Amino acid sequence: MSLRHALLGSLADQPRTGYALLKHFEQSLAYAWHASHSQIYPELARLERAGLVKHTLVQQTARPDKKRYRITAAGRAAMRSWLASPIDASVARDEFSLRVFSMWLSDRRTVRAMLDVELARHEALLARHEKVEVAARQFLPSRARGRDMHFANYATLRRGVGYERHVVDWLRWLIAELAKG
Amino acid sequence: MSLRHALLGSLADQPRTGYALLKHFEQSLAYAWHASHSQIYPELARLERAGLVKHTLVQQTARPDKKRYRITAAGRAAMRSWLASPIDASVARDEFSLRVFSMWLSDRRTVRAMLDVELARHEALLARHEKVEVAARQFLPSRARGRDMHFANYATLRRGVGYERHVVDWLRWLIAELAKG
DNA sequence: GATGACATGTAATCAGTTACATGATTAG
DNA sequence: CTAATCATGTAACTGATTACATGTCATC
Repeated sequence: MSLRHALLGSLADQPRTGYALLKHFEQSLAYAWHASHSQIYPELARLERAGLVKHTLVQQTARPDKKRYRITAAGRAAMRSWLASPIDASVARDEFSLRVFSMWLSDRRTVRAMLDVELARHEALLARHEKVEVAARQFLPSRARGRDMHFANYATLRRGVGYERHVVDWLRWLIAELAKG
Repeated sequence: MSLRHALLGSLADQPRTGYALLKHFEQSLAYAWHASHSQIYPELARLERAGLVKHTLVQQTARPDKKRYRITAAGRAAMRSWLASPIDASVARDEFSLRVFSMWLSDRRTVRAMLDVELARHEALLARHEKVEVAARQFLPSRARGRDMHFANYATLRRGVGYERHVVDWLRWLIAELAKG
């Protein structure tokens, strides 16, 4: 049920097309949730049938026509009740951790290569997230942060940066430990 | 395809029944992967058909009979080739981050309650993980860590501890920021 | 007498990925 | 001429959850 709330939340910010939502998932929302177009389009149709969003057709000449979705009052209410509902503990499902857990079954060089690739990946992510975080600070209000979308966005970003920093630290520690022999 | 490797990895340590694997997922493996019995039993049957594990029946009187699975040579080879295969970048799918991203749609008190619950949850997890980590240190070898299962287990645990520490720090920062008004 | 651990399975459903399908415009 | 962006959909399949199903023994 998270996908529908990710969509509703983005539409609460501003009306968007399915395609724009897809791009939004690749940008700001990337730290929190992922979805592909084959999930987004059918879900928007379901949300419309449930009365939580409605669309208007936007005719274009140079580009294909598009459907602009906007959230309804019922949609906003659904978001508020979701935010007030208790949240279940999440379960871990991380392939990389699983590999580290099983690394003793493989040889030194293979493990080292795997760790190096992962470290490079997370160092790159960290650098990128840090840049975006600095940029996001520009939009921060000095007060009323609880009701401000830009602050919420910034807070999610901080989580992303903190997470990548922890992963990078842990990988460096692990590589150093294994290098000891 | 990760579930099958989680099972194979656990069976590479020692032969286990489906039920013992389930318990193992709830204990040591909990930091890396989750699976329920309704996934484990059919997957073991598939692994057996693929020749990666085989089972022997263990008859019991007081308890129901059980099937003890052990990994085959082909199973060990499958693990090594999995560990050597390139790993895809993982996508984020975290309901709590999504909620924080949307928190501006809700009121102060609701958000505060959500953050407090989550902080308490992660503080408890951190405390528990830290205890397990200290206990796991006992089994650490001084050398040959790359091929040692206990070290791999310890490394996964360190990741869990580091992760919870980062989440707790971030939640405390967020609560403090929102308290500023 | 109820709950929880032991022990193993199947069926229905839901969520998510990959592939199939189409087609115009713009930039290199 | 080739790839990328814009734009929207469906179908097949895989992975995971929830519910259905059964039965003993030990402990409170």
